[in-house]
Amino acid sequence: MTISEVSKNYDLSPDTLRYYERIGLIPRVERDRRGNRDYSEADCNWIQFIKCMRSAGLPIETLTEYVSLFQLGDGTRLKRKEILLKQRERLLEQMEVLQTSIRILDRKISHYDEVLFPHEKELTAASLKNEDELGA
Amino acid sequence: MTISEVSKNYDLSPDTLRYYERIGLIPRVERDRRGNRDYSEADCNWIQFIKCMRSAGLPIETLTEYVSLFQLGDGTRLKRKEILLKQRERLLEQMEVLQTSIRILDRKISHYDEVLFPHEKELTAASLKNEDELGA
DNA sequence: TCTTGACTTGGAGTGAACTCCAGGGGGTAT
DNA sequence: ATACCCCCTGGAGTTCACTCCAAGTCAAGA
Repeated sequence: MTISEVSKNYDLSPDTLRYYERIGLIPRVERDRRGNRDYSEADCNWIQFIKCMRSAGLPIETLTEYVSLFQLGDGTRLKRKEILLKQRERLLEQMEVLQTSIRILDRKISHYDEVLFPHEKELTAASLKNEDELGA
Repeated sequence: MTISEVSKNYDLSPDTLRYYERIGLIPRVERDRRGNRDYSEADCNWIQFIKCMRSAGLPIETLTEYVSLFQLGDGTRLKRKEILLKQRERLLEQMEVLQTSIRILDRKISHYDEVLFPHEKELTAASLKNEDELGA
């Protein structure tokens, strides 16, 4: 697979793919006789994994550490597992952050809805004032 | 409330608080006779809201737009509501991204667990090879 | 043969979001 | 009066994660 094919398949620019390889975020990709990258299925699986983890917000530094441990072999299994467990924890925390934010947005949005019923305005004016002008 | 009190209460550095005000991410804070910031309760509510939204990943640009619309008054209510609805959508999408990533991490982690039972190693060697060396 | 187009490398540039710093002021403690 | 601390402003510096670019190689098509 050429770099442009991989680029299309995974929606990552060739520049980003080269960058990821350069910094060790994915293992080194083999070159053909001309010196062009020839991505294997294993390379693609790495790309998919890394893309997914990046979109969830895992830092590049953590992922490069994981990749280099992987390349050091079985002796690093425990360390690698610990990294994954820690990041899993972080994602769970981030899920809660998102849930909180969504709840707050819902509360604010429903306030904006209330103004669609002008006859109710008087009733809610006080709470609106609080909600709105205090930026709550 | 002084800037150092607010800084402690909301775990944002004074530099960050000044920066947020400078770029309009929070409305301008009043100064006392000496020229020092004196945060009102309304200011604190804005800070709390902005901090929450930033931690969920809303871009600063979007939030400054929201804040300036707010300062323009009631005529911008619809626009503001649309911004919040759009961001709510984005957060729901991000929740799904996180869920997917967590599922993938769980799968990988359970593979690392299997190696804790050496007598099972032979049985799972082939699938481990797949899971592991292909970076899946 | 000449051009075209996809690829290579190493390095510089960009945008977002802080973070730090120099230079200065004002109020309190010794 | 001097030292200390917290605050101010404007502007420069940093980090992260790309993104772009110059200069060059190589193979296929007109």
